[in-house]
Amino acid sequence: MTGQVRTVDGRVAGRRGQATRQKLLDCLSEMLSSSPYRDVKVIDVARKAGTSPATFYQYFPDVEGAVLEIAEQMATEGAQLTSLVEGRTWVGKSGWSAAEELVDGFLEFWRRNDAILRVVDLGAAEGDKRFYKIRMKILNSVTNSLTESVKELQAKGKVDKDVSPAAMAGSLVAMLAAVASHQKGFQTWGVKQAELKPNLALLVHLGITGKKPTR
Amino acid sequence: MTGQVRTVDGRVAGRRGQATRQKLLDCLSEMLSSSPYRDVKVIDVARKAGTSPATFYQYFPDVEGAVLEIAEQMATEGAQLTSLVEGRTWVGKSGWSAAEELVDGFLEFWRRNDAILRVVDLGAAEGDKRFYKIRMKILNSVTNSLTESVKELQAKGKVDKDVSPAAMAGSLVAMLAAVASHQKGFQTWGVKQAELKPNLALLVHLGITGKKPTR
DNA sequence: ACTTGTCCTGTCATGCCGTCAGCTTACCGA
DNA sequence: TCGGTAAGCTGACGGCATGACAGGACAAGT
Repeated sequence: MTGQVRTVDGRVAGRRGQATRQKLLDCLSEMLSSSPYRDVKVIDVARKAGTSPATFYQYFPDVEGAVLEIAEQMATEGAQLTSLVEGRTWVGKSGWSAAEELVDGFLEFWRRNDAILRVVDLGAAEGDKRFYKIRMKILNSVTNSLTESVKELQAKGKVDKDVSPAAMAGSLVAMLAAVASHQKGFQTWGVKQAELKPNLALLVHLGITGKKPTR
Repeated sequence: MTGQVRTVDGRVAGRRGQATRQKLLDCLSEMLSSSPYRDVKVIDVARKAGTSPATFYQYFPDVEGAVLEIAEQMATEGAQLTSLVEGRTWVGKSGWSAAEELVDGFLEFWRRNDAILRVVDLGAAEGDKRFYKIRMKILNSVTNSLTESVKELQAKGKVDKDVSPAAMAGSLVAMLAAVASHQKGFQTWGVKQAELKPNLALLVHLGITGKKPTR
């Protein structure tokens, strides 16, 4: 599955090469957390990694290309987000804890990867299909599971027929992603994490089941 | 209130100056819609405006500075979003139409200004206070009104006490903003606008009132 | 030691950035 | 009508990032 890592000019990267390549990715990752995306320059990344710009261009076509690489790695890890929803039941008290844990896990994942996710979000919003695909890869793992949950509840007659499972799941996931990427903003605005999370969980529960949770 | 427009080196801008300044802003705006933020160069904007880069730097410190200007203009227009919520009642059928019209107006505003809003979102997420303030200026007009609505319903005992009005309003607004900026994404994913809007309205209604709407 | 293929960097042409001095244009009062 | 003054614009320049290449350093096998 994982085709060999290749340089831009087609050579196969060996042990040493892969190491520097990874070091460049790590340094880029750090830079993205500490300075605005627009100001991240190849030369800075290279300096930070103790190498030269030419080396960078041996492994990546440009900054964007390297970012895509990081994002891809993250997306692979992010697939495990599915576990936050799959095999969960949405009735009674366990429904409430399902919502709570989904919110928790989501915010946590976003906080851990906020720098890259910011850039992915931008790329997707700008219409770049490559970024859009990655964003989907991450969100789909959760969205699809949620969609299934809604469909099941609908089948049992517990949720109105005129609810579109996909739209509902998508909206909720978009909400979680948005709130997560502006967590600091909420704090500045006077809303504490402690009151934010239950509210998100409440909204998720309301959206999926259509009913208030029993806590 | 509106202090005279000034150039970077302190001169007062006259008629002609303000015209070119505005032309530069318009061209920048266009560029933002057609190419990724990272690739927007001063020289391109200047060329498009039929002037030289030096002129650009007479009116703006850099690209970011000019973007802030555009965003500020948009934020002023955006203040009218308040009217989507203020003076609305959330009971019965009018509650449902309130939710519908809020969603409609919000998505429409976002679609009209998506290019700049993308950049503002990025800047805010990156922690830039200037962008964050602008984002707040736009969203607060809606968020504050919604917060009030929830507080009122709470006072009447129609909404649980343990709901934090600010957190709820903020989350809903964040959701609307997120969905709006990825409208195209939803379509690609197979969710149509027609089913997206009612779902968002439903979520808004559920969040504010805690109850299903009567349509 | 020699060969082979990987890995890195010095160097260079190109192009954008951001600034300045200086030229042109518009306005205004005498 | 005629300067005088401030606004408005640009050519030109040093500085830096980009991206390509050729050649040197290095490790591993023979």
